[in-house]
Amino acid sequence: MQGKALPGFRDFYPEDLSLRNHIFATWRSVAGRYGFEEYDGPPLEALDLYTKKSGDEIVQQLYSFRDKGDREVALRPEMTPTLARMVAARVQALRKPIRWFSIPQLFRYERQQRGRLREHFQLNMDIIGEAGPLADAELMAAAVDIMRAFGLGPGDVQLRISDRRVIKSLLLGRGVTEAQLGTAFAVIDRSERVPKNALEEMLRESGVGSRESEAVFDVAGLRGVDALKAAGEVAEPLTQAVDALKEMGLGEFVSVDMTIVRGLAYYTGIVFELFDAQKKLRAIAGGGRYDGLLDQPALGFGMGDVVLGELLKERDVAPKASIELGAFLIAVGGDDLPTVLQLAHALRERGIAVEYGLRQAGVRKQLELASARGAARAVIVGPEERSAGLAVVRDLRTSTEAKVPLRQLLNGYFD
RNA sequence: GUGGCUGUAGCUCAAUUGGUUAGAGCGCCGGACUGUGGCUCCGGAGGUUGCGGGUUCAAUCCCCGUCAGCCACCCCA
Repeated sequence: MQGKALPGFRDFYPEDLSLRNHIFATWRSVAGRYGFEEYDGPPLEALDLYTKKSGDEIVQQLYSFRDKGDREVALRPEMTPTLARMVAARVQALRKPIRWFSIPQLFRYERQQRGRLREHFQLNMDIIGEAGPLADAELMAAAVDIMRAFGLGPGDVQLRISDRRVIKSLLLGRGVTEAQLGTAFAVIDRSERVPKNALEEMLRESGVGSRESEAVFDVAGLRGVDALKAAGEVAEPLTQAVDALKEMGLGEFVSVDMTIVRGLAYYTGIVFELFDAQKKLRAIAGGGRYDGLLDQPALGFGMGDVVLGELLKERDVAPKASIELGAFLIAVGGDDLPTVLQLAHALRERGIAVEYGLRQAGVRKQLELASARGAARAVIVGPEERSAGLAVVRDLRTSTEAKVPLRQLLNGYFD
């Protein structure tokens, strides 16, 4: 063992990078379909960009240090502060609503676990400058369509939606005070993972009475649009967003679920998370509306490559081969090599992926190699056919072969 | 950062109560196979048993430390 990557950091072998590229390509494709433009910023930022704009939770896990110019810097843990700066600098010139996406590599200094490393790539999609619920629906539809583009259906992933305004209103209506809201949200967030008695203890310590405590659990248990009737008007945006998703034909993916509140403090409205339907993995994506962060109404979500990659492998929808060879050329003897080299280059000039054996070997050996490399066909150049201006084209999948004029092969035609 | 579990070949795993030279399958390389792949058979390479220390005549096995991975907490980009 000659050492390995730092804990929480990854080496991407060809098969790993092939998956990553597939993920990125799918992200870009769907984002493009929704009219989002790609942007990027620096991976290293001034430390205070985060200490000022991010919550405590993020700041504690910053990958930060002092650089050689004696500046306090940090590897970016999230994209939103960078986005905020970029938008703010040109806010007057940019036509609203802004639809932007980015695929930054993000960092955090924290002990790693499955699905959670010190570094990951995360698709960020944001809409800035639109307060209406159709913007929320648009963003959630994009997240769902990304799943569909990967070949996943409603049996594989579910989008769970909630609205902080609704939860807040319901809690206040049942006697929870403003001051107790923070604890109540934290309890709701954990209601599926932490035993109830521990949560009751948390509430008691914050001075929440037993009747109000019951209310917290009642709210956390609310499911479906009908369950929101009690909230009245505040539930209107959430209802509209869900209706819009249904009209797009994505209703099967969507469930209203009041346990979704999101950890970060800056969310102000509709929030959502994308889960694998079996709930074996961590959340695939999460986001929501954060109207208070910029001077503009804004919303966005993040989707990391780690959990998503695990899910794709688990559901067997990850791509297999990273290269697709059009042909593998075989020189039967040393005298055939010049023709093979000529042919290889001519085919490559025409954009066809071509390989040939880099050292002399028997035809059997070379065919094995061709097969192992995943070539669609082998072109066998031997003295007999060559003297007649021909070569053997062998289809490696059907094991059929035919003699084809070299002149034709040089022009890129295999039959 | 806290606690628990686990570290043997590239991968998945063996190795008697502590006992000789740490094995197997898959993968990799070569051969059977000198102009026709996937199969089969044969051979080969590959290990400081994560690392360091301790106990012992003897440690993959027991003890301590450390590092790494997994799980839970914290938190959830």
